[in-house]
Amino acid sequence: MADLNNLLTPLYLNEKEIRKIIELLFFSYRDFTAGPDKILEKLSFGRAHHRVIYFVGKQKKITIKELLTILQITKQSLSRVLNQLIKEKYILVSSGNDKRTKNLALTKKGMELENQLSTIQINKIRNIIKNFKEPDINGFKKILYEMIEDVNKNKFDEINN
Amino acid sequence: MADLNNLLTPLYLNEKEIRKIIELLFFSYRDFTAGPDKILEKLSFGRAHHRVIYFVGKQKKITIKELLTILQITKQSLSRVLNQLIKEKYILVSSGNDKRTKNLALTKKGMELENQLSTIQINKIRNIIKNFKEPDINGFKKILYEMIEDVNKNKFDEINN
DNA sequence: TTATTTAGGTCAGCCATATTGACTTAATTA
DNA sequence: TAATTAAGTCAATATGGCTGACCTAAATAA
Repeated sequence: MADLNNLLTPLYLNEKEIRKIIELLFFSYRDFTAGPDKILEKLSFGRAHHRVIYFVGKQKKITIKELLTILQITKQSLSRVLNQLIKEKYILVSSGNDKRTKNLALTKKGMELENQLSTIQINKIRNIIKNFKEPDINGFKKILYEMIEDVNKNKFDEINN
Repeated sequence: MADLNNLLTPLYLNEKEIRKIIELLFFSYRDFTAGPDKILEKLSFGRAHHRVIYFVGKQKKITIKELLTILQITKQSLSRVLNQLIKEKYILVSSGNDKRTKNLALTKKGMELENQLSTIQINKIRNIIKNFKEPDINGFKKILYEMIEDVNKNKFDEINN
């Protein structure tokens, strides 16, 4: 049976090969987030601030609730980070049409920081994938997409309609 | 000049497309680590314990120093996590030939937990990539590899020689 | 052989990010 | 009018990092 499997199963489905992928994910993700972390540190911010700035910057306006469903953290967790960003004028809050909701948007200061942080990561990826051909890049994107849980695929699709 | 760029630059190097990759990385990595987290929680362990168990399990034996260079955390940080795993008999410590060093290895209990945790992630990846063809998978791996900083590429190569 | 470096450990304090639970207010909707 | 929803807040707790200071024992270099 083991021999049969060896004949029928492609090499890349071997446990050893898949463990390599696990490690690739670990190392690559860690190095990917390391760049912005240095800038954030100078401002006494952390990765959580980056995520908030990123997703607030992505839409013209976003409510607290929408932000929470993207980030999947509790509102108590978001609260601390978000209030710091509001107090230091990176994010502007205004009331929505539904008076219960609030709309968040980046200020000019916020956009500048967002740009500074994202540029690092965008350049990093651009410099890598420019050396690859489209099939490789498509494989990369498609497999990453499939690694997302179905519920969250919807969220990804929504914000990238 | 902008028009010229549009003619010469492939679509996948557009900022918008690269931002999608940033988000794919965020969502996929988060969902990828979510599985083991649930099991770890029952044991009052966290992701840090998982990483230690994973990399101790990978080699027949590993020293503290080697583990530290892989994980890139301080020895104070490692200490707490590692001592819990030793105390609860997931990891066994013995003295190396160089009497200053210590060799870490998984116990049977440790191997069982390692297997339980890794199986979740291995199956997840296997179920995804079995639906892809080799060029896609190669693109995925190659790009992930290039996202690792050069110093750490060496580490990845070493542990996968 | 003495001096230096290396591997490992420890104590103390601090910070960031997350959690749960309980409770409140104001606005919208059934 | 009652129920639900969006947002906020207080308090306690856990995890996973960090810095700095300091120690021991063993190996290696001068």
